[in-house]
Amino acid sequence: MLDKRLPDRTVGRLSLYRRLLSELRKRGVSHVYSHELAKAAGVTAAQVRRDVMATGYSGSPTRGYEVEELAASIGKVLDGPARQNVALVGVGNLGRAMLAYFSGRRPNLSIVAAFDSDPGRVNRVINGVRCYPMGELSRVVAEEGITVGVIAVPTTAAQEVAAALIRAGVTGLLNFAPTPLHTPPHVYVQDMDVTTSLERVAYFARQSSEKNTGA
Amino acid sequence: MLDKRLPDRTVGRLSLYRRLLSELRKRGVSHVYSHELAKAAGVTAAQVRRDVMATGYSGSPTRGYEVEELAASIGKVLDGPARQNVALVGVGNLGRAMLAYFSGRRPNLSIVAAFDSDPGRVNRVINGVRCYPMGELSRVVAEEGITVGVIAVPTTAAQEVAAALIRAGVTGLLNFAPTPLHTPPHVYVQDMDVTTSLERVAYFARQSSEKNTGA
DNA sequence: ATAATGCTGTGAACTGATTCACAGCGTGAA
DNA sequence: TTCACGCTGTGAATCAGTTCACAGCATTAT
Repeated sequence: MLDKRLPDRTVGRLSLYRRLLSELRKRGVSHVYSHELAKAAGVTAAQVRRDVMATGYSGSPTRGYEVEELAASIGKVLDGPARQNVALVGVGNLGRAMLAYFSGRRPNLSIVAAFDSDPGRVNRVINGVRCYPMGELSRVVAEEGITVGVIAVPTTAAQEVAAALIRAGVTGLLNFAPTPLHTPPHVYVQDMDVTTSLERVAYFARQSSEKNTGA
Repeated sequence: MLDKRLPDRTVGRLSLYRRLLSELRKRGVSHVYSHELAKAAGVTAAQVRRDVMATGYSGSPTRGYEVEELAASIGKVLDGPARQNVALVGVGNLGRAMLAYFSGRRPNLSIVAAFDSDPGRVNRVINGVRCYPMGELSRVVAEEGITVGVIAVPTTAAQEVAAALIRAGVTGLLNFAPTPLHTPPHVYVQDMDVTTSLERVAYFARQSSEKNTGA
C-alpha cells in the first residue's frame, strides 16, 4: 500500500490543497498546474509536486492535474475507509465556535458529542450536537466509536480531560489549552496554543517594524 | 545586540518556557535544570539548552537555571521595549473566546480594539474591549498604534480584512480563517487553521488505531 | 586540599524537509 | 511527420532544525 505514514506537514498541506481544489471545482475549473495550486496555497510548485507524489497521483505534462481526480486521490489518503467521530470537551465560547464551524461540514469527520462539567451547559443540543455531562464521557466515547478528541477546557482541567479521553479509547487530540499534555506515545497530539501563537506573531511583527524604523 | 531574528519554533518554545517558569515561581521553586524544564515542555533537554542559549542567559553547572532570571531573560527577547497593541476582527464565538481569554492577561501584549461588520455587535464593550464598526478600522489602528491583527471572520472576508489591516499599518497577523492569505513579505502571518489541524489529527489518530488493529 | 559528581554550553553530526535542476513526455503548431 | 514547448516526476543538493557527545566547571564530600 502507499499509505506509509506521511510527514505531518505534508498531511496538513494536502488538507489545504483539497479545499482549494474543491473551490476550483465549484468554479468549473477542470485542470490545474502545480504552480497555480502553489500560488493559491502559498507554497512553491516543487513542494506541491512532492506532496502530490505522496498521494500516488500523477498529472499530465501538458494539462497539469485533473482537479476532480487529484481531490479524490488526496481523499483516499486523508480519509479513512469509515467516518471518524470526534468528541468535543468544553462548551465555552471556543467550544461553541468549534460546533458552529464543524456542524455537518465534512461527512468523513464529524463532531458527534460534546461534554462539559458545568451542569447548566449539558443535556441540550447545540448545532445538532448533544452535550453530555463529563460523567458520561467514557461511555459515549466507547459507544460512538470516537477516535478524536478536541480539548477546549481551561488549562487546569486539560491534562485530566486528556487522560480521560485516552482511557476511553481516543488516539488523536486537538489541544486548545496552552499547556503541553503528557500522553502515551501512541496518541497523536496537535497543540493549538493561541497564547504562544500570539506572542510569536507579536515578536515577528516587532521585528518587521524595527526593520522599517531602524538603520 | 543578541536580537538577531530567532527561528520561529524557538520563539514559540520560549513563550512556553516562560509560562512554565512563571508556574514554577508561583510554587516557590527558585532553580530548575534543563531536563526538568524539558520534561514539563515535552521536549529534549538539549533543545531547552539551545533555546536558552538563544536568549543569552547562562545557568550554573550545579544549580541549573535561576527561574526568575531565566524568565526575565526570555522576556527581554520576546517582549519589545513598549507594549504591543492587538486588534481583533470578527466578534463571533471565536472572537469572543479570544477576548475572554486575553482580557487583561499580559501587560506587554493586549487586545485594545475589536471590529465587526455586524451592526448589532458593534459600539459596545466586551471584556473591557471596545467593539467598533469596520469603517473605523483604519483610524483606530493608526491612533492606537496597533501592530498585530487577529482575523476571526468568515473565510470569504479574510483576505479583504487582512489587506485592510496591513494598509492600516499592522505587520503581524494571526489568521483563524482556513484560507491562506496573500500578504507582502514584511508581514508575518501565523495560520491557526482548525480545519487542517483537525484533519491532520484524524489522519494520525487513524494510523495509531490501525497499528493496534492490524498485523 | 583533592577528588568525584552531574550539570551547562557548544562544535559537530545527523535528520528530515525543501528546493534545485533536468530528463522525459504529451500536445499543438508547422 | 517532425519540432518546439512547457509541463510533470524525481534524484541530488541544500538547508534548517535537532540531537549527540563531551570539555569545562561549580559545588559537595572526603
